[in-house]
Amino acid sequence: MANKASTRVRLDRASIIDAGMELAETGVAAISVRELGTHLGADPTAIYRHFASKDALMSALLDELNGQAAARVDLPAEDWAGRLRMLSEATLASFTRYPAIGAEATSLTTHGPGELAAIELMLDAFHRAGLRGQELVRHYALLASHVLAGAAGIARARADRRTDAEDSPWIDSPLLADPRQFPLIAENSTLLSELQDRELFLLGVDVIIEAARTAAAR
Amino acid sequence: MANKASTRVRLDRASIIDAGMELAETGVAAISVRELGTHLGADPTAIYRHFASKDALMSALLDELNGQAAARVDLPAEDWAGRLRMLSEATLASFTRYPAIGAEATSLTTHGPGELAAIELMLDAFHRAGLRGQELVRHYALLASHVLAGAAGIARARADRRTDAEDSPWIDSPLLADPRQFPLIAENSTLLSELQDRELFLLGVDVIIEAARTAAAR
DNA sequence: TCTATGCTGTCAACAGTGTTGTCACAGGCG
DNA sequence: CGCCTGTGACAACACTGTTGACAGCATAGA
Repeated sequence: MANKASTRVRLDRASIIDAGMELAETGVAAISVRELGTHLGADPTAIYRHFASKDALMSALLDELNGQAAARVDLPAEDWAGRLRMLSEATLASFTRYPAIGAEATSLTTHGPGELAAIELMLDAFHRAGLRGQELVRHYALLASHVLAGAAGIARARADRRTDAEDSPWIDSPLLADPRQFPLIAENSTLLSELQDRELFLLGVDVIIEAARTAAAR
Repeated sequence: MANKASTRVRLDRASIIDAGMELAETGVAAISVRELGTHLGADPTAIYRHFASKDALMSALLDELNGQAAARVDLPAEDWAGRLRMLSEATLASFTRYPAIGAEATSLTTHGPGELAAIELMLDAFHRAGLRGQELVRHYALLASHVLAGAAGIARARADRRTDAEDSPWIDSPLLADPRQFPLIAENSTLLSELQDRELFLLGVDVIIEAARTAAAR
């Protein structure tokens, strides 16, 4: 992959993050320190000279994703709803492109510049919608948690289901239920198995945007 | 805890699940097969005689939680919104009471009777709200994913933050941002750090219920 | 009642994970 | 030129889920 044993490779935070992104783009289910080390052509434990723990590294990678997603939003500031939708879709795209990062991202708060950019973008959008104070931060938090948790869940499904399909079912296997005990499940069984990941994710985004609109109208 | 070394303990699915619940109620961050084995007073690997994998065991435990939550809903069927709120709160309560189960629950679909009961309850509620067909299953799925992902996230935070507090902050540490680059973050910094886990979770539930109401009115 | 067979607990071990301490080398500074 | 800090290499630790071989128990059949 990189240098042979002869010379010692020189690492730094940026190159480690780059390697992590490359490795995640491969589609592996999870990033391990050892795998990342060999991918870098260096000893795995050398990574700990630049990151305090694997959690810290994963946070940095997740922040990178957040930053990429925020940077991809190019709609005019006036179209606040469009910007929110675009940010959400971009986040989902980043998470599914680098599933190992999105899947292992449990903390959902990175304290990095990428996250700050995404937060400011969302706050600005809801501010333009007319929200202020508690209403503002609450609707931001609602959208943020929905987007991060939703995208992480979809990434996790993609990670171990090993598929690059644009759309995948929300429930993996059809749920069989006794029509006498669970009539509505049985009745809507086919509709339920036709539900798609992404469609549901976007519906959630729209619902939150609509809630913000009516909250602002009051 | 149980028998001393002399006699072999007899295991079955029910007793293993019970032990898992007890162990999770302790507040441990995660359940390990070895720990669960010693808690049962048996060899850890004996568990594999009754569950194909740890994932299968965790699924069974999660299904138990779902069932408990669904069983705690006792409002009349007409009050569909109240029932949905109650189910959501009960799920959150179960997840935070057994954090190790809620935290390690990534798949969010257990295929067990507990899950089926919860699904039927939600479908029935949205049906009574007047939703049918695609609108019905979509709003169900929206609420289900929000409740499960949200409760899992809160449980995860509780698990490694080691606190039993009723309410905990949504973001653990205040986010410091340059007011020139991120004016809205800086301006709303205190409001952001005052956001609470549970409050946000319930707001999300209400937003989805409201969306269902307006969808049904059309 | 006695035997045979399959279920199930025990043990050792494997492959993998994150992480730490020790050592040695490289490069920049005085 | 020499020191000293930073950083990579190596070995090892503690932990994870999981499997295969073995042995004993309990039950079904004669």
